[in-house]
Amino acid sequence: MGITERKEKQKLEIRKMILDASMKLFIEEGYSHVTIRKIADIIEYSPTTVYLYFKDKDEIFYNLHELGFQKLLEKNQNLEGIKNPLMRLYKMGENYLDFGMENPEYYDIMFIQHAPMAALMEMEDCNWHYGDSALNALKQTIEEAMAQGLIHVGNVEAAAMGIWGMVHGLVSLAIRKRFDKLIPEQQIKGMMRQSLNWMLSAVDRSGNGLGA
Amino acid sequence: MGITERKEKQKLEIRKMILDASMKLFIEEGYSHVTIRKIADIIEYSPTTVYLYFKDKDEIFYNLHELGFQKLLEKNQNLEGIKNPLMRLYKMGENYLDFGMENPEYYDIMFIQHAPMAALMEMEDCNWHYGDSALNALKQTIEEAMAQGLIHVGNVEAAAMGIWGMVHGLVSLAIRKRFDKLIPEQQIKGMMRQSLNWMLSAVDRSGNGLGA
DNA sequence: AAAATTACTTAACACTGTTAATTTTCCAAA
DNA sequence: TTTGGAAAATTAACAGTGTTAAGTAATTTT
Repeated sequence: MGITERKEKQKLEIRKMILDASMKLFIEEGYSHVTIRKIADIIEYSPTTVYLYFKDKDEIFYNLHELGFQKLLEKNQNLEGIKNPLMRLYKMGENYLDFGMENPEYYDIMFIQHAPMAALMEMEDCNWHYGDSALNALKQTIEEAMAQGLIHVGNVEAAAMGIWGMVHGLVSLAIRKRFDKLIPEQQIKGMMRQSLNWMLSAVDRSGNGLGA
Repeated sequence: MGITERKEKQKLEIRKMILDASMKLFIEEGYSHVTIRKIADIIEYSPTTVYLYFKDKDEIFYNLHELGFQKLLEKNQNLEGIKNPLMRLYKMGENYLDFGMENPEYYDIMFIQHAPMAALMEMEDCNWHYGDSALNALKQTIEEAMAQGLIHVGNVEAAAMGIWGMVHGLVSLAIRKRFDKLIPEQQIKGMMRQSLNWMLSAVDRSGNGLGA
């Protein structure tokens, strides 16, 4: 059936138009300026048409949040060649901080806003695949580092959550302006990196200061 | 002038009524359900009257966020008697995690929402007093611990930001539902505490496992 | 060509924060 | 005690929000 196939394709095209428009608004004007009516304006359909392709606004943000994870994965490709798990851990942390500070809007939907998670809960296969695989990558690195005696040992899951928590904490405090009144603006990024370095060097049991 | 005095008092009373109503809505229905019209309903004035006592909604949230800090300060009174800075650090961390998980709405305006910081920027004396003194308390504890050789040494400011970042990261990931699909719900709080313990025991240089 | 299905739009609902213009209330001086 | 003016509060409106029910237009199937 060539016709239904073409129709399906067209449906996907409009879906993509909606996501592209959302993305454009999202990047250029920020989370709160992505409105159904503005999306409709851009794709030149009526606002209600958007609802024929997405259940609600949250579902649109769920899709944008996935694109954010793809961007993060791209950034993490520079980890591929790093064999030493401790060095990889440092680099992962730096990548994470950089990603968050360079893409605060993406970071917001990936790790702060309720919307994408609310959409996820409504889905039939409601696993958070991207979050899961990102955390697994971290866990694996920590597991290797512990096995090789390169870092303070302990529960891998707890350690992973702790390190994730720390970099997430730094980024989210920064982008939600909680450092602005506490330290000079130009120092924030540098201080965040120092925090990461202090933490990881405290965890370091390799005895040869890989953090340098 | 007894009359102008009474008038001033009345003005403060209505201000308090607005804050009380906001607080009630905030605690019972959450951040997003605090609306000017609902506040007006409760205090039995018209919506526009609210604007005679507060510049905008952000200013109301700034005041609520201060009350949150007072609540946190209360919780931290159990630190007073703890002389050992490392032990105090553990307890501070636990308090912070508990506070966040027990008062997610308060935590939200204190450390996640933009509103209170936006209001702060508009003020003449725009220092974040509560945030500043909370961070100072942490810095002082860390300084003591470093001076006594109880923890891994380094830049005090960076270490403080790192530890704050880590506990904030854990709480904010939890209340924004980023752990829900990654680990079983009943394990979240326990795992957060384990993360804190792993991190602090890695930082620990006292040699006698105070974390137990 | 008629019927049925799909795609899309119009109009509306029930909200939101906020402002300008207007009315009511209150207190002090004539 | 009446009058004038300031202060306090209100009404009405603006410009937006997400979302839905009902109706129209286009397309495919019978």
